[in-house]
Amino acid sequence: MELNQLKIFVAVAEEKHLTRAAERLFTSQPAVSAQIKSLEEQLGLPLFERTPKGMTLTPAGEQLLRQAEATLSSAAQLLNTAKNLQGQVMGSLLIGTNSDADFLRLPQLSKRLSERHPQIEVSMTQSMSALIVPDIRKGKLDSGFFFGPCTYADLHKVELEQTQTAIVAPIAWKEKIEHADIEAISQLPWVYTTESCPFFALKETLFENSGFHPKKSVFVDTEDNIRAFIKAEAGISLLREDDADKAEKEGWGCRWHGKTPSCSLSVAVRVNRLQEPLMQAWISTLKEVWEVAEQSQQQVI
Amino acid sequence: MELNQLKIFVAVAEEKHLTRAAERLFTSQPAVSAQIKSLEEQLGLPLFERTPKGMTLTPAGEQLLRQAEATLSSAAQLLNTAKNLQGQVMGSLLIGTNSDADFLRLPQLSKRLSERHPQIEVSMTQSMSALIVPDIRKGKLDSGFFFGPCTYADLHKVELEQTQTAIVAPIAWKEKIEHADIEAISQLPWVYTTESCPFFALKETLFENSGFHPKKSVFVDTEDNIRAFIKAEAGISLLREDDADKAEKEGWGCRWHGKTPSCSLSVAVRVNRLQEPLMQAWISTLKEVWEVAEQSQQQVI
DNA sequence: TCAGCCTCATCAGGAATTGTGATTGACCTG
DNA sequence: CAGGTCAATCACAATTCCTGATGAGGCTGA
Repeated sequence: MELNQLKIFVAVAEEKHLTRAAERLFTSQPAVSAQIKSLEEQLGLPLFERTPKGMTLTPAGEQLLRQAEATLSSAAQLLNTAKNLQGQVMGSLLIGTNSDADFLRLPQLSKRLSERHPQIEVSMTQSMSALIVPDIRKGKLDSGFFFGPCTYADLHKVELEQTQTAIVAPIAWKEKIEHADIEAISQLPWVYTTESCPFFALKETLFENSGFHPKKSVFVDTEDNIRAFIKAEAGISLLREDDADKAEKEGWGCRWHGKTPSCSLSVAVRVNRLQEPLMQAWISTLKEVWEVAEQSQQQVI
Repeated sequence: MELNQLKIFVAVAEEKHLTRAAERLFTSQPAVSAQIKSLEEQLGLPLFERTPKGMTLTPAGEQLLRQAEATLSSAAQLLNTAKNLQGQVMGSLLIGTNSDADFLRLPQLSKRLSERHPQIEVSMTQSMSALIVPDIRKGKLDSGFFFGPCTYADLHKVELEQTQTAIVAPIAWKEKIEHADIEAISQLPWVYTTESCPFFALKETLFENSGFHPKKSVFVDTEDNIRAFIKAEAGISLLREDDADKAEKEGWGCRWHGKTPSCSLSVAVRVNRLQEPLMQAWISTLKEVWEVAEQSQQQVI
């Protein structure tokens, strides 16, 4: 039993006439006759009564007609959704995030992505730069944000911006801080992060010329906790510049106005998945939202 | 798009492997490969990703797989009901009845018929012998009961019994009636029926030798009304013997014990529909319930 | 009553689809 | 880098499917 036979069955049932049904199906009367005969043999019962005026459905045929129509409409529905899916980028994206959503522009990203590609399901998982990069390489993540450099050849990088940092102290220490030099700063207790955190490396560069090393205060592993401990007057630390501004605005922190390093924010994707439409969609949306210029590889000095 | 292709699609999706799917479908790997390719072209999108380990569904393929399964199960359901309908006698029977249901054994008939042939829908319509026969000939009825003879060649008759009649008078007239002769009877008012009613003809035979003719009392057109008018002491009339017995038992009528004629009860079907399984089923059930011997045409003296 | 017209069924032959076995190229594994 | 596994491809065979002509049976109107 094939869909074509069911289509012919329905046509003959509607026309009650082999020849007319054949015309409607752009085929010949013997072809229709043979297909009906074959279908009747497969079903083991007559679908029509042959009269000199045409074809009349038998009671059994009437019952089976409904099911034939149901089957055909199910098939038509399949073709319809196939048509709707054509050219659509589909799949699920798991993205590692290393900072807060607004800073990474995640709301805009997910909004834009679901507008352009409604079939993509995006998941975000909060993590740290140092974990995100290996997870992408291992395939645990499809993509992810990270601070600092990344030299792995199997990852494709998109640099989003240079993130300026600033040293932030509790607001109570404002006078101590405001006109302090690097030596004075280095005497203050420091809210530490993992060595693998890119900001840790930045802190090192900050002090490496001075020869001083700040005292350890507490060790934490999320940006949220750094802020919390500064608020609690446990020490000073290095934050993103925009975070530092926010701290001053919210009135719980104050910036040190000396020179602090900056650090790149990038997104990585495995090179061998770069051809996937899913990744193409993700990266192009990313570049749009972050207003990153499309870097053609032909670009030479 | 054909059901065979969907079947192959589902098999490959389940096996995630062309060669294994081909084995399961009792065909070759290139055949399966070609059908999948053809299906993908018709749908306008790839269903699988080809990996060195086998075939993996694309996200679109996953979505379409569900619909393919739905379509196949709809088709399987069709085949299933076809199998259940095989050999079943189907259709609707419209049967004209000329007397009350119990006498015609209609409850038993419909019960037996729906046991043997649950797909037959039976309708009964109360009428009169004189109308039923022409309605069968015209095709308004599929079959019907009637009293008396029937000589039309286009009808097939099944005689069920000889129905004995009796003259019934109101119980109040018991003394007048009990030992009356045919002359005395003919003096009494008569509850009349249509001339076309077979019982009318029977009444004529009853009196034709005596030379007497009963007086008309009222004219009615159903058996029920005859009974009602006898009860109301409007006159006497000819009823079925079993009805007469019932009248005595119920205490509203009394029989005349003179000789009364009998009349055949038959069922007719159009000869040219005799070959239909529906009619075969009806007639054989009828003969069973009425215990009519199967009359083979070879039967000779 | 009978010719003309209509219906669907059947047939032989050709076209199109589908399946087959062998082979190739890509990829992974040890 | 050799051996194994996978899907894709090719030429050819088998099968299915369609076509156009013809036939049988029934209705209709003269």
